Amino acid sequence: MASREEKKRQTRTSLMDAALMLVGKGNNFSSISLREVAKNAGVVPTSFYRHFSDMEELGLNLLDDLGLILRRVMRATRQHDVVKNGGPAEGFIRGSVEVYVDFVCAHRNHFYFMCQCRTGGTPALRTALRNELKYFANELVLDIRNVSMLPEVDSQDVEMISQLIVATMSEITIDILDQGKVNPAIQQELTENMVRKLRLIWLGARRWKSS
Amino acid sequence: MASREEKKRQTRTSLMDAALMLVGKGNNFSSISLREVAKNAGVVPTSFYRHFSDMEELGLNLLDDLGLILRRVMRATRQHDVVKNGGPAEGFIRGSVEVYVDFVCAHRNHFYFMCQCRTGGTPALRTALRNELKYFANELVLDIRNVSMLPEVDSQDVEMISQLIVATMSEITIDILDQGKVNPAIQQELTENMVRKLRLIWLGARRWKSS
DNA sequence: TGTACATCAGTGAACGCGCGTTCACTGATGTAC
DNA sequence: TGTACATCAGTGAACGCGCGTTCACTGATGTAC
Repeated sequence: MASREEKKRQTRTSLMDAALMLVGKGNNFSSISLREVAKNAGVVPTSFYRHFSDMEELGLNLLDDLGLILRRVMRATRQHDVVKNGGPAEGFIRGSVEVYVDFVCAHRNHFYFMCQCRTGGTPALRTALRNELKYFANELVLDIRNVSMLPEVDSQDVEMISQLIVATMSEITIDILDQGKVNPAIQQELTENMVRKLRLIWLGARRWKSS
Repeated sequence: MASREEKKRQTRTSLMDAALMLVGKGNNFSSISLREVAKNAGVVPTSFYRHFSDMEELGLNLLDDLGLILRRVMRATRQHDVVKNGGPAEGFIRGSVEVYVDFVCAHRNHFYFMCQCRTGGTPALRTALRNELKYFANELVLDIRNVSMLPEVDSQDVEMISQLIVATMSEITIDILDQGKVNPAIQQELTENMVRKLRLIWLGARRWKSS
C-alpha cells in the first residue's frame, strides 16, 4: 500500500499533469483556472492548496521540470556525438537537431508551456524561464569552447553565436508545436530545414573573426 | 462637431487602445476581460458589442494594425537604404536593425501583443499572425533576390535565410520588450548584438552554395 | 429653413455562472507506548 | 502485537466577486419632406 507521502506526491503530479494537459489542448496557462486544474486532476479545488499556494507556483514547478528536460537534452546530445563519432564531427549538427526534435515531441506540453511563458507569463515565470534558457545557452558556449571548434572567436562572440543557435532552436520548437498532430513527413522536413539553418550559421561562425 | 460616424470610430479606437494598454502593462491578452477593456475605454460593457463580437475579433483587428506597421517597417528600411547609400550597401545591416528597433520602441504594445499571440493566442489569432509574418519574410526574400545580393543561392535557400533573419529579429523583439523601461544604453547594446548576429548570418549566406 | 420621424451608439439593470478562497470536517495513515 | 492518540491529505459547504451576455431604454445625430 502506498504511503501517505507517496499518495501526496501522486496528487501533486496529477495537478501538474492536468495543467500541462490543458495547456497542450490550446488553453493559455495564464487563463487556466485553479478549479479546472483540480477538476482534471480528480481532486476537489481546496486540495490544490495542500500542494501549491497558487497557479504561479505550480508554473514555477513546471519550469523546474523543463530545466531537467533541457539538461537531459544536452546530455543526450553529447552522448550521441561520442557514440556516433567519437566526438563532435561532420554529422554533429544533424545529430543534435534530431535529438532535440525527439525531446520536443516527447515533451510537447512542457515545450508548449515554455513558449507561452517566454512572452506571456507573469514576471516571476518569465524570469525563471530566462534563467533556464541562459543556462542552456551557456552550456552550449562551454561545449563549443571545450572542443575548440572555433579557435578564432572570442568569448563574447561565442556567446553571441550560441544565442543565435538557441533562437533558431526556439523557432523550430514553435513550428513543431504548430502542427497539431505529429506528422513524420513534416517533422522530417522541419528537421532538414533546421539543419540547413544551423549549417549556414556554422559556416558564418568559422569565417568569423573577432575584432 | 464630430459626426456620429466619427464618434463611433473614436470609441472603437479607445477600445483597441485600452486592450493594448492592458497588454503593455503585463496582462496576457487571453486573460483580459471584455469588461476591463470597456472600463478602460471609458465606456459601458454593452457598448463593446457595437464594435466587436468578442475579444478575439478585437485581437484580429489589432493584428491588422500590426500588419500595417510591418509594411511601414519594410518601406522605411528600403527608403533608408536608398537615401543613405543609393542602394543596399555596407551599412545596410546596421541601418535596417536601427529602423526596426525604432519601430518596436514606437509600437511596444503592438509588438508585445504579437509575441503573445504567436504562441498563446486562439487558433484564429495564431493563423492570422502567421500569415502576416509569412508576408514579411516573403518581402524580405524579394528584396534579397531583387538586388541580387546572393546570386549563388537558390530560391528555397533564400527563403531559409530570410526565415533565419526573421527568427533573429523576433529574438531582439523579445529582448527589447523584456527591459521594462526604455534604456538607451541597453537598447544600443541590443542593437549592436543584433548587428553582429546578422553579419554572421550574412557571412554564412555569402559562402553558402545551394546543392 | 423648420418639422416630424428614423437611426443607432451608448446606457443601466439584470441574469446565471465559474472563479479564488475560507472554514470546519473526516477518516486513513503514522507514531508512541 | 494491540491500543490510544496525532497528523494531515482530501472533503464539501459557503462566501462575495467579476465575468459575458440579454434586454428594453435614451437621446443625440441624420434624413425626408
